[in-house]
Amino acid sequence: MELSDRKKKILQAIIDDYIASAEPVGSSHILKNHNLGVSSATVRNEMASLEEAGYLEKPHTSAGRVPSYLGYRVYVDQLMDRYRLSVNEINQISLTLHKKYLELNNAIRNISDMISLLTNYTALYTTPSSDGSVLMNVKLIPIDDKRFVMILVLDNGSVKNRTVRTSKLYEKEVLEKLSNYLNYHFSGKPLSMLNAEYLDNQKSIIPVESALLDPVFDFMIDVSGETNSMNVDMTGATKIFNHPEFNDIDRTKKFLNFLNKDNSKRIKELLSGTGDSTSVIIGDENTVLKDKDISLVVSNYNIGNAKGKLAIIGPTRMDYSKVVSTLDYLTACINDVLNGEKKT
Amino acid sequence: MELSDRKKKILQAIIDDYIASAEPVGSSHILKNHNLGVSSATVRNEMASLEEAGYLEKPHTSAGRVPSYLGYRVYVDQLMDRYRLSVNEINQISLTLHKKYLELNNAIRNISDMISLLTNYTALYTTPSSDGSVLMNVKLIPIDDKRFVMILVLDNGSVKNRTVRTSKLYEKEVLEKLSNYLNYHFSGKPLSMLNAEYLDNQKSIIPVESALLDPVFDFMIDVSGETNSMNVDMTGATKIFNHPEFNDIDRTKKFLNFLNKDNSKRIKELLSGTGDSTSVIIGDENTVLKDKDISLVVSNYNIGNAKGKLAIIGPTRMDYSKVVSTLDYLTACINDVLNGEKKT
DNA sequence: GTTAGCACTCAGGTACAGAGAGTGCTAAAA
DNA sequence: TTTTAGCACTCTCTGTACCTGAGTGCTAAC
Repeated sequence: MELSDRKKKILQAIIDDYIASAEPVGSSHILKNHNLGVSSATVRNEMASLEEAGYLEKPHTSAGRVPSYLGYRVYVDQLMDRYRLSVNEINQISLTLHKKYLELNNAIRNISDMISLLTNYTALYTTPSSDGSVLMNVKLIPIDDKRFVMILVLDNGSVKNRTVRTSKLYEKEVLEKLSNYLNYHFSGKPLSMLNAEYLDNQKSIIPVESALLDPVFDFMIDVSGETNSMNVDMTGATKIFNHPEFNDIDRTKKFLNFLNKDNSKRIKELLSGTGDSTSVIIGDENTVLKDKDISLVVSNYNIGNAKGKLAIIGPTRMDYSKVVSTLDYLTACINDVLNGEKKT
Repeated sequence: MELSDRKKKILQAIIDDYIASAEPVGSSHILKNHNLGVSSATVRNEMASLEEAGYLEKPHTSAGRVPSYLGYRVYVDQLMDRYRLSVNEINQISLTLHKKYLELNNAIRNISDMISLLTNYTALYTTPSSDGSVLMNVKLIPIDDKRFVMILVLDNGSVKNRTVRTSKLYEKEVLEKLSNYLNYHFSGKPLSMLNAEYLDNQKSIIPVESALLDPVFDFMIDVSGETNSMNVDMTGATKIFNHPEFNDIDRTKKFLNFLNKDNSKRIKELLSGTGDSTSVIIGDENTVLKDKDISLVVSNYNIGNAKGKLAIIGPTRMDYSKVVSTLDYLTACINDVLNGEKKT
């Protein structure tokens, strides 16, 4: 069914009002807030027709209308006005992006924090995946007679470390020699290459006893695996309390349990299932959570060759206009600003 | 008022039952679950007397009794039986503590996770403070022509790093020379010494231009400050949903907001205000949160010379017996096992 | 095609009665 | 003197009935 202009206008008005008020919207309400030039009876007729076509729903006979999934879909795809960020908001984004000395993971966390603050929803992000990242440097640093620290530096600036406890003492010189071997053979190599199979074959060419070499290789294998599978984290989980539909304890429980650490695998799955442009996942479209009351807006960021997802999760009655605009603006800036600093 | 043996027995019975059921406890209920050898009327008389003395409260006339703050205090200090950990629980603790290659902060997080799982409450912990920790090693590792990574290794095995973007290119040799200077002058020094004032005075003795030296010193100052003020984090925040008193959305909101990141300063304050032995903070005793429905059990852990707090936060109707026993057992093990590995 | 008017529907609030759990008191028993 | 049986009393909780207000859908007139 192709919607007439008036129907579109009314649908948009209803969804706008509902997003703002969280209350079912009645015909007379619309007349008050929007200039439609018709009577409430006409609006009622149009609403009935929109309901029949599947864009609206009635919680019960004598309530107003509420957008259905289809209504939100049309709203997001065609109807909603683009929110224009205020000067204040733009400044805040710029401020966060221009912070100096950012450690890569911290940068994303800060950005996520800021966006959660700006939008008043919970922000999700994946840590920058370094699919193509390259091992720059290996250091082995003794701490005392039974411990040393292994450090891997990657070309995107991230640093991985692990402390190893060994059952016997290793001379500083032995560790240094091993570092040199490792750097000689492996620095400059892409991490993805340093998997268990490859390293197993390399054992023979490094003349160091396996009690020392094994934990080092184990670490490299773990890091290699871990960078392929990015992590997911969130900020502003308790923002959900600001939205009236989550005055319901069960709904809140479901939401917060979904965001739980134990669940990160499913969240990663969900986020990585989205395409390259900003996408809106409305209610049940989320095949992982399957909750018609919860929606997500997922966007992509790039910093150099590191990529990740940055998303907002909140009630289906979300201010999509603001959220999409904010995410779009932000992700457009990220690469420019964070790499711009590097290049100028 | 000195409590008679029978009063103690009855008080303990009431609190035990209340902790188990979350329902006000009536006189006949006690008779069913405990072998007191008296009638319900006698129990009622004793209950009235315990109420008068301030150990019990009545939600309303026709409800059973509920422990008052004073009741819990006496219970925790004198009455409660010591919970004996099951073989299963002891195994689980042992398993977590014996994991190899633990990075210090990860170790504590894992332990916190495990204890939250065992007790079914939210666990809080402070990261190991390294008050007396000593700088072992400084590395500066170039990444590309405009970025390098600074790495500080501390004697407790923790590694701090930050990526610096510089406005011009530095030769690898310049960075190496600076590393050498830094190690020569500062490694072996306690971190607490490397504050802004001290480092300011050292600038003149290091013949490196300040555009390069400044970010390095800034980083050292930050790390020095940060290790003095330990961080706080938590695991199992959503465990709160398992307890019926938190079916109330407002209470849950208050609880989760209290645990919010923004609030970590106040939580640190609260935790560090406790003494060296395991202590129980019941309801309003918590001067930071001031909520009669929320209690904490705070214990201390040591790993080598690094110390921290490990705590459980939950409803005032908490299974203190189990929580205190579990924390006590765990913290007694931590140092032995984690350092034992190092020494054997 | 639009609108005024009106009957109809339903959620939510208030009022009230009855059931159930538990208490406190009294008088008798131990 | 302490304990206990018995009973009246209190208060919450649940269910039912009723009322109100918001909003709809339909009809007939514009």
